[in-house]
Amino acid sequence: MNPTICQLCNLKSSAAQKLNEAELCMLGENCAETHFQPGDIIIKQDAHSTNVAYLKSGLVKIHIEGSIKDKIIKITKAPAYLCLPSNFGDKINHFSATALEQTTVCFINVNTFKKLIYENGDFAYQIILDMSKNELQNFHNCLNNAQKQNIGRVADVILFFANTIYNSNTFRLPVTREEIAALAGITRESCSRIFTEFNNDKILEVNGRQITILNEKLLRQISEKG
Amino acid sequence: MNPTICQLCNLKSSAAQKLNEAELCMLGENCAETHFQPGDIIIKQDAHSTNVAYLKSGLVKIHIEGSIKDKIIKITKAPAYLCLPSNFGDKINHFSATALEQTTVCFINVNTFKKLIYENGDFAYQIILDMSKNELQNFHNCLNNAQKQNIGRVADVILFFANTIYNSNTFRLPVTREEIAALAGITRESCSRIFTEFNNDKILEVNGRQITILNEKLLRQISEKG
DNA sequence: CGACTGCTTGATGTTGCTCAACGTGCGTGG
DNA sequence: CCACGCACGTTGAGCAACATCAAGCAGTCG
Repeated sequence: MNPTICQLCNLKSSAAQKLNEAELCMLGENCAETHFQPGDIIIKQDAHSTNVAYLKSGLVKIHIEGSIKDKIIKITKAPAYLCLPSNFGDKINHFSATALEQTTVCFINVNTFKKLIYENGDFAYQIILDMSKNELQNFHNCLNNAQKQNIGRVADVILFFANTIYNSNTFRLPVTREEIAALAGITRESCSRIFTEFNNDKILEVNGRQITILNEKLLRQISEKG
Repeated sequence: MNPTICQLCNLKSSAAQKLNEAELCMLGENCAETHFQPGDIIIKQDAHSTNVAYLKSGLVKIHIEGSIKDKIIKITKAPAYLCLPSNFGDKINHFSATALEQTTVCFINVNTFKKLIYENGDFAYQIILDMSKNELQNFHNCLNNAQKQNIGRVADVILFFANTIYNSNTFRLPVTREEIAALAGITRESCSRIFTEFNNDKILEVNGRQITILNEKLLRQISEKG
């Protein structure tokens, strides 16, 4: 693996933008860029967490293996740090990350990362900002899920893909029904039923994984009312 | 309010322990210690978040007002920073914090806090550590709740009070059944039923709010199996 | 005493999971 | 080439878990 040239990278995180030439150089020397295909495991749950993972491009699912079924925590698109809390809160990864599309990840040595936090307050602050925003969002996700019924959760997931991932009312789902179910915290059967229901009610046009939102307003209402 | 003398404080957070004399002095000048009675609101949801709240002593519930019912996110005992992500991730508080016991809180000017992050890498790193551990724990809470049924959630709550808050198998609940229900994400009726069930099965001795765990092993099994 | 809060218990209806069956498309091996 | 297994998706029937509704009791405060 060649040393990465972080100075020339045009996909720097908001934190990395605060680094000076020398710091970027140090970052580059302790950083490895890696490419992943859909289905490839980027971070493995329960493995030792020795690197910070920065998602430079692509789409990733963060998930956790329960005793029986996988629970998908969230789907993250670039740019983003993956699972920072696992890097600092513990020495092992609490979650797995798996690529959903072709994906590029920079693995940064965790000690280098710590050093940057210690030495550059701007950098540290950006990381704190990032973690804060993330946590707030995670929280609201959790809460929403906790007090919504299935139909509202599925509506949430669809709106998430439309608004956050694809910025379009027509898109092709990058995941199976089973994964949508794991994301919404329901069974694949329930998920399937709700998709057909949305299709019948002219809220969505469903064609396998190809989705078109026909009645966004109603979908939003369903998402909000639970 | 007198200027607080942080140098002499023997309840410093792990982050504040990394500060030098001058920094502690600055902290003291921008910090106000306040006392709260049970039921008093410490942080109000949707209000402007201008201060970092450090819980110096006491017990607090962090909660969020839904459309109909309150959801309790968690119960936190001192020492801890309250809702840091709200301070940095957004300008308004996403949660409320209410005292459950007599409680002491230091309100720290958020700009002072930022300054400390910028200027003292040790401090910043401790904050990141703290936030990371918190987030991991929150996550596991959320997940557990999401895939457990009611009886497991109630078992969780009881074990939480016994192990984390009181370190004893006999204790007096600082909250109503309604609040336990809000914490477990269930109705107060279900909560009540499960308490009597535990009492009948000799798992707990329930006497109003006075709880004694009789069969911790079984309670643990119920908590784990869901 | 009446109003109120907190708690408990029973009856009833709904939601969503489980189980089961079946269709489809795809890749593999005989 | 066909047979087969396998992953994915859909649909129906039955059941268990919970929420909701309703009623009642004890303790407390004005």
